Amino acid sequence: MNAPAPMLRLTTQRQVILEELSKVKTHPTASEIYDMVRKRLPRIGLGTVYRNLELMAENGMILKLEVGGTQKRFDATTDNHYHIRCARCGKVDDLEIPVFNTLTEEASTASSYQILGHHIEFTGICPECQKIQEDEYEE
Amino acid sequence: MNAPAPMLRLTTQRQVILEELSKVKTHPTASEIYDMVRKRLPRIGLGTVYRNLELMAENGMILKLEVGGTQKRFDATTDNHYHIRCARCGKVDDLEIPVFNTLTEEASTASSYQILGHHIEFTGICPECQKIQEDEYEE
DNA sequence: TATTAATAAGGAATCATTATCAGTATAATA
DNA sequence: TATTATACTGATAATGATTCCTTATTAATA
Ligand SMILES: [Mn+2]
Ligand SMILES: [Mn+2]
Ligand SMILES: [Zn+2]
Ligand SMILES: [Zn+2]
Repeated sequence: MNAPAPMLRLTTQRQVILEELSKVKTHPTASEIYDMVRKRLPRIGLGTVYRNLELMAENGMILKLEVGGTQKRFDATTDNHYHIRCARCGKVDDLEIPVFNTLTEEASTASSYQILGHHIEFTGICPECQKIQEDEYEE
Repeated sequence: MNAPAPMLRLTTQRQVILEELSKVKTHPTASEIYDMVRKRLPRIGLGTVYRNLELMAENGMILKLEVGGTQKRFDATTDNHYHIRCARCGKVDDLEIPVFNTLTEEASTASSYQILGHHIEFTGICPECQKIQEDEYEE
C-alpha cells in the first residue's frame, strides 16, 4: 500500500505560483515561472518553484505539459485541450478545436493498455516565425 | 542564406545504429541504443550515437519522439502513427488506429500557424503494470 | 505550550544532452 | 595514384534542466 498523501498547505509561495501561472496563456517553463514569481517573492528558490509545480500537477490543480523541446511547460487551464508548438521558436499555444473523446474509446478497443487519456500536439510555424522566414528568403 | 547541408556518408556506425533500431519495436532511448550497438561496435562512443540519431532524424530516416518522460526516444518506423505510454513504467508502444489526416486540415482553419503535422500520445497502464497493481491491491 | 508534519531556501548532485577537439577515414580532384 | 578537402569518430568537457539533501521555519494538533 502507498503512504497517505500529505495534505497540501496553501502557502504564500504556492499561491503566488498559481496566480502568476493563471495570468498567462504562454505555457511557461519552470524557470520562466520562477522569473515571474520572483518579482513578488524575491527570496523564493528555484527548487521551491519546481517542487510546487510538481505537487500541484499531481493534485490536478495545473497541467504539466510534456511537449517537445528540452523543458517541461505548465498550464493553469486543466480541462482537456490541445496544443500547437512552433517548430522554429518553440512557443506553445492552445489550439481551439473540440476534444475527441471518442479517441479514448477507440484506443481502448485497439490496445491492451488501460487507457487513461490522450493529448494531441500539433507542430507548425507561428505567424511571427513565418514572417521571419519570408524575410530570410528575400535576402 | 543557410549553409548547404553536408552530404551524409553511410558510415559503419550509422548503418549499425539504424539496423539495431530497426530490429526493435520498443522505441529505445539513446543510451539503450548505445547498449545495443556496443555489442557489435564495442569502441563506439555515446556521442556518436547521439550525433547520428540526431542527423538521421533531421534527414527523415528515423523519428525522434518527444514523448513524456525524461529521455527522448527513437523509432525506425517513419510513417505517421500514434503512441501510447505507460504512466507507470514509461514504456512506449505503437497504437494501431488509423491516422486522422483531417486533423491537420481542421487545425489549419482553427489556427494562424502554418501546420506541419500532429502527433497523438495516449496515456495508460500497460498489461504488465496492470497485473502489478492488482497484486498490490491484494496485499 | 509542546510536539509533529509540511514546507522553504540554498546548494550540491544527478542525469541527459550537446559542444569541443584532435585524430581518422572517406570522397573528390588534380 | 597522390593530394586535398570534408565528413566523421571517440574521448572528454561543458551545459542545462531537474532533483535531492540539509537545516531552518511555519503551521496544525495534542
Ligand atoms: Mn494550454
Ligand atoms: Mn512507433
Ligand atoms: Zn515561432
Ligand atoms: Zn507499464
